[in-house]
Amino acid sequence: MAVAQVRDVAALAGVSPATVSNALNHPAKVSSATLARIEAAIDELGYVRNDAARQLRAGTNHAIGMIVLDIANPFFTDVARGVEDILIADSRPLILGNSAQEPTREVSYLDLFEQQRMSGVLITPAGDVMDRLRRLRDRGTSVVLVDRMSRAKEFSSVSIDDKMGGRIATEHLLDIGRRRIGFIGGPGGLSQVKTRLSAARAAVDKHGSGEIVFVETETMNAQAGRWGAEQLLALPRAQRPDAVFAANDLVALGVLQALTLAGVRVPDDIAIVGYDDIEFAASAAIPLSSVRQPAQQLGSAAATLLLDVIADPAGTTVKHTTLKPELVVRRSTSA
Amino acid sequence: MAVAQVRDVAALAGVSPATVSNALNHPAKVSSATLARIEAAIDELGYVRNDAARQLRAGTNHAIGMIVLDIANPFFTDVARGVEDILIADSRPLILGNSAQEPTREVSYLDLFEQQRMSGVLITPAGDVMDRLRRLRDRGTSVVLVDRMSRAKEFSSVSIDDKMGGRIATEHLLDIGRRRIGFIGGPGGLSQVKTRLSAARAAVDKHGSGEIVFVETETMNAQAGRWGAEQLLALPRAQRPDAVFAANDLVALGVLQALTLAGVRVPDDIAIVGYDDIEFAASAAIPLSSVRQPAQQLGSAAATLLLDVIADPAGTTVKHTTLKPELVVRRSTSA
DNA sequence: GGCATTGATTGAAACGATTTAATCAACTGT
DNA sequence: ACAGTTGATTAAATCGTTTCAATCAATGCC
Repeated sequence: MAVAQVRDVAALAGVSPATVSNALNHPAKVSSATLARIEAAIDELGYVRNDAARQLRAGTNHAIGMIVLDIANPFFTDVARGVEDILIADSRPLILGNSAQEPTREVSYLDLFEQQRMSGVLITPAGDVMDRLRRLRDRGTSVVLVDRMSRAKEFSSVSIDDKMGGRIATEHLLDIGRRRIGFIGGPGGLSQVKTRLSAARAAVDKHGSGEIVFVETETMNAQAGRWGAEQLLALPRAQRPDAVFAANDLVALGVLQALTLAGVRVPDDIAIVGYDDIEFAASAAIPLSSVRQPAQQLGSAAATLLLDVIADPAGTTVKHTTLKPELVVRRSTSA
Repeated sequence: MAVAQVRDVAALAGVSPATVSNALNHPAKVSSATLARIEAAIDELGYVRNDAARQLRAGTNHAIGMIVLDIANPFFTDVARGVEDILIADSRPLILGNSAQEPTREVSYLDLFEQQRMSGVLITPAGDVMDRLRRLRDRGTSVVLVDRMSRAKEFSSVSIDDKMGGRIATEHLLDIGRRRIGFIGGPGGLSQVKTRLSAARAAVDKHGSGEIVFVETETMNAQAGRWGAEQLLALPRAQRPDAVFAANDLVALGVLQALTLAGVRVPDDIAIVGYDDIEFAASAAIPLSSVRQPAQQLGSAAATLLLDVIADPAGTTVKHTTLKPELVVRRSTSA
């Protein structure tokens, strides 16, 4: 006997396997005397349930899968922690996958979740996965979108108002007298990027003067930020922006590094506003102004919503929660 | 028929379920003509394997579990990325769990991995889990310790030389003329903390002058760092240290914030050296000197080692790989 | 042409739990 | 003392796949 099974526990406790199963899953159905005997037997044998067998019978995996865009970005780990807080209370394990913004990897995690018959999935999509998500839902897996609304509104979602975020960041830069604003982020297809950028353009239009220069990057980390800053510095003097709006704080920190290295004064020559307000934004060489997103709240809200959907998959109403961002002004945009 | 199964695919392709299974798992055994028919059937029905059933039959889960100390610490996400790189090449999913340094949570992830019959587990232990790990191994799950060596050397491990790290950081502080060194980190039971601290003490002893003041924290994040710094500032003037050695960079950043806020000049009044050299250390308000750890390498090495152990679980030799840290000097310890 | 060999396919038995419906024992009230 | 009820226990079917041994057809060899 390699590993103890229910049948061994049952034998030792002098009952049938069915009773052991009941003791484990519906303790109320078992008399307290046998319950005690079974528990003793479990301890003695060191029995641990085989979850594959349980799942096979149950038809669904109790765990929740989550796919984030970039595990190295503190914003997403904060979101994940918010999710964890809720799931732990429901004693559901969280399986965390990192797509790293690569559609291939994203799909391979979706494959995994599909094969595992997960009861629920939280995802911030990187590529075009709506078909896959629909299939997942048809198979009985509940889906909630995080930090992204589906155009067709077919999935419940929790997001933070990117339009407002793009607007308040841009208005702030305009307010402090900046006119040429470099927007750095990408890829351009990414919903967050698209929305923030168009909100920035709208704000400039509404203001009547000013201009957005879009520098598209492949990803959104510090390296991309450094590269983006170099593109701006390579522009002819007259076209060089006097402000940068970075699509997230990692990019903003990269921009800050590259500008400082090139001897550009921040914020005097170029002001910088980032996005997310990750913890490290405040402790940067030049503390970073940023659009604060309530990351942990986003995670908890998403997890709560997902549990609701799982509890009532047929629920006709698709819910969308939108949280509000908030501008935090620091030295990178003020003397 | 809620969801297509092998039997449906088999029926549509005009073969037996066994052949479908072979097509999926041992394509060489199946003639190319039927292989094509089966693939067509799979596509048509949108068949997705039920992994629970597969696992039940196979007896083991193909996935790898990993438990990290703190998902919010970029050091660990870097390690995780190193692990992912290797596992993806072997097309094994990575299940990432965050113990947040809480033994309760650590154990609940171990429970999960045990129930799931994982083929391998990577862990940076927070509490005393050696018994659990032994049991896991006896059940057929291979275990590799990350960033921590087991005293009894019963598990293979990959770690970074903490003794050396503690020494070079301390020697550096002594070299620049500091004598009272505050060591901030914790809990004291944590292997990394213990080793780095004792190495610091050893370095001071060897040097013949100087002193270590240990401020023990409950966790190791920026908040703990701020708290630790306040403890030091509350000391009588004469006992106040002229340097801080923080057990990791998050703590160091917290210390830096608190000191700056209190008007203490860094490095003039108090120098700071951190640990890990996370990306954000370089872009801090006062760029942080730090002991660089090759995090991604650590992860890849651990994953590679784990795959070796899985391939040959009976392998008699327990392997320990130790990587070397490296001191990176920045402004927080130099004029 | 018959026999052995190879290659492709399949029937049926696992894997280890949970669940349903049935059995059994012990009471209850009359 | 008996039918009816309650509560505890169990036998057997089931979840969906993989695997082993057996079958079958086709080929090669002397």
